[in-house]
Amino acid sequence: MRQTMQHIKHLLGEQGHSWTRARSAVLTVLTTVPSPLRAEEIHRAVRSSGINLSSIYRALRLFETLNIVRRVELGGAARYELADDYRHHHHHLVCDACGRIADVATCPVEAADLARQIRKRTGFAVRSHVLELFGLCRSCRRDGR
Amino acid sequence: MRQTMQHIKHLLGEQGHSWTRARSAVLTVLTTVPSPLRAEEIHRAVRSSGINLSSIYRALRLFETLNIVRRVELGGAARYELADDYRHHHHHLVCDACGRIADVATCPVEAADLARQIRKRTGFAVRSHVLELFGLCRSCRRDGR
DNA sequence: TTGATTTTGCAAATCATTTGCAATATATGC
DNA sequence: GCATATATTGCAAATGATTTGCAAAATCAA
Repeated sequence: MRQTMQHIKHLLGEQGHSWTRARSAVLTVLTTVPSPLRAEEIHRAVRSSGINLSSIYRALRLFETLNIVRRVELGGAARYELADDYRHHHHHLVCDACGRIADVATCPVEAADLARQIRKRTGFAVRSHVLELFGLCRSCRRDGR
Repeated sequence: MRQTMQHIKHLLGEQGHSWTRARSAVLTVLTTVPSPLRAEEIHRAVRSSGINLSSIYRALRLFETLNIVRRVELGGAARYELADDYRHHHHHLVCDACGRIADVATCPVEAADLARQIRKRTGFAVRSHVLELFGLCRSCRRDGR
C-alpha cells in the first residue's frame, strides 16, 4: 500500500499537517489490516514504537475529519478503517457468536439508488450511510452456537 | 399504545421479571416518542418520578436482551427505540447539520433480499442489520449549511 | 399479609475518549 | 545544515457514558 501512504502523506502536507511517527504508524496498521480496529487495538499493534494512546486517538480524529478513515460503531466500541476513497465501498458481516468481521461488497443502498428516492420524496440529501449486518458465520453455525 | 404496554407487561411476567415503576416509565416514553432516545434523555423525560438513572440503564439493558427495544449507535452515543416487533422495521435519516432524526420505511436490505444472497454466497446467516443514512435535511439544505 | 425474590437508589468503579500543558518533533527560510 | 516558528506528543488528570456492589425498598406468589 505504498501508493496509498504516499498519497495521504501529500494530502496531509497540502493541508498543513505534519507527517509524524504516530500518523504514519496508524496508517501502516490501517492499510495492512483489513478489518475495522479499535484505537486500543491499533495501539497494541504498534506498541513497540512507544507511541502514546492519546496520539493514536488524535491521529484517528484528524484522519476522520480529512476523510482518510471512517469510524464504524459496533457493539458500543468505535472502530476505524480506511475510508471508501482508499478501499472500495463496503459493509460488514459481524458474527454475533465469535465477533469476527467480514466485508460485503454488495451495497443495497447504491443498488436501489435509495439516496435519489429519498431526496425526491423527502428533500433530505443523503451523503453517506452505515450498514452493518449481524448473524452467525458459517463456522459458528456449524458449531451450533 | 396501551396494547403494546399490556403485551410487554405480560411478556415480562412470563419470563419472571417484575413490572416496576422504572420499567413502566421507560416504556411509556419509548412508546410515546418516535425517535431513538439516549438513556439520559429518557431519564430527563421521567425526572418527576424520581427514578434513578441506573435503573433506566438497567431497564434498557433488560429490554434489549428481551428484544423489546433495540439500540442504535449514532455519533458515539447509544440510543434506544422500540424494537421492530413493536414498531414496523425502519431506518433513520440523520441530519449532519441539525442532528434531527427521521424514519425511512423503505429497507433496501429486505428489498434486495440481501440476507439470502449472502447466505448462498458465504454461508453467513444474517439475522439482523443496522442501516443509518446521513446527510442534510431539507431545511438545513435551504439554509445553506 | 408474609416471606422469598427482584429491583432500586446511591455512590463508587470502570471504560473509552479527550484535554491542558510543558517537552519534543517537524517544517520552513536562509 | 541550522535556527526558529509551529505543530505534535507524552503524560497525567478530566470527562462522560455506563456498570456494579450492596443495603434498603418494592414486587410477587401463596
